[in-house]
Amino acid sequence: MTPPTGTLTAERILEATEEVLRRHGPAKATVVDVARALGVSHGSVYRHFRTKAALREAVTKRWLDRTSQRLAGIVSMAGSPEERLRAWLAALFDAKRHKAGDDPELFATYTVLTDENVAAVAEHIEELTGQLTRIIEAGAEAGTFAVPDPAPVARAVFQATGRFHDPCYARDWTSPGIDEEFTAVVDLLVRGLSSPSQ
Amino acid sequence: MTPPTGTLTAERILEATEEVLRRHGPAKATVVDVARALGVSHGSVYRHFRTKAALREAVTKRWLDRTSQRLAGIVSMAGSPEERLRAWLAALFDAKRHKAGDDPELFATYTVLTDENVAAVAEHIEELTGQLTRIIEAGAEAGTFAVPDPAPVARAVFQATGRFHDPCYARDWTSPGIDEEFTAVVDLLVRGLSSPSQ
DNA sequence: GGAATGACAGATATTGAAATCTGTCATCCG
DNA sequence: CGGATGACAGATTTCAATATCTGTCATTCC
Repeated sequence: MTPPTGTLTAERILEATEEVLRRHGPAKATVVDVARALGVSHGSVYRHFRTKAALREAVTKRWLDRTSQRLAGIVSMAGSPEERLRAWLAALFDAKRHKAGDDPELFATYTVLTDENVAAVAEHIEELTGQLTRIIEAGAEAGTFAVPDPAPVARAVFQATGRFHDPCYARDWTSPGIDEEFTAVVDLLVRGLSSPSQ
Repeated sequence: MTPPTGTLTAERILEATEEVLRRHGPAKATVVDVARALGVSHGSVYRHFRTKAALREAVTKRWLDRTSQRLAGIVSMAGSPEERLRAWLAALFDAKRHKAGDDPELFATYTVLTDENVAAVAEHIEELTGQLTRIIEAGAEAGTFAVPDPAPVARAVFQATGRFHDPCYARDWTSPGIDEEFTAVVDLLVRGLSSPSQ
């Protein structure tokens, strides 16, 4: 399928694996398929990834990192902490909603992968709450947020908005009232964060 | 198994069905099993429930209603609206956590059932957010909560606490920090609800 | 010598035939 | 006559044989 351009690298294997997962789905995507797509023997794939699980974990991490990187930009954007917080949460919701809506089959595939790789997801959540913490810290320093310890509050905000980013709610993301629900939750959280004097 | 005491009633069928589900699990619990447990032919069960799905839906509703009824008491309890709100959310979390922790297999069974009966779950959530709305209304009337329209805010509170009552998070309910997380989210929400003057 | 191969053993998935279940209904029983 | 029965057709599940896959490693190739 893909011509054997250049040497076999982890990067090329990951790309081929994504393609195989896209084509065959998570249940039928095999290491043999990946090797076939690359025009090599499956033994060669095992030189770069110790097990099939490790290969799938690497693919999962790549996929999650793409979201993290997109959101990282918002953390250091212009605007007040409240604006950035709202923008960040909206961007997270938007990213997830589009992933789920634009290609439901691929999203289902990655949902299977994330269920298999709880540790990778935990890391991803760690990264995201870290970003949130930096926004909330900025608000605390500016005095607009009355928050003594930003990290646990960031986690609370992340958890409280789970309905708008956790894949287990993906089926609700096309409901008509979902945007109003999102706004209602975010408004409530921002009010809870905000310093009374502000 | 159960002797044919009295006449065959929907109630007795539901009890037998719960027992069969408890024993065999959701995948292997059949209408024939239920009939056998009652000492009747499976045709008789179909006199009371049109389909197997209808029977399972009825069982699901009973199970969900038990939780609703337990929480209903808290709505009209003594105490300030904030106290009642906190107590209600804590009781919901506690009820779910115990259901999941005390008998994980039975909880898994009912998780399958609720996944099958999205409509029954929607009704249940409607009932629960209704209870929440009444607590928040009381707070709005008392002036402790600054909430123009309690119903959507009640839904926001319910959704924001999903991590502490939605079965899809059941695996996290035994984590060590979970109580602190619960408190952090509830504190944030209560602050968001509270009137600044209060 | 370092990377790639493919044969291999054990684990996992697929398949199709047989068994069981769901839902109906003509019949039976009190 | 109203409720219970059990035989039945079609749908679903189970089970065991068969095929495929995973992961290893001695061998090959550049």
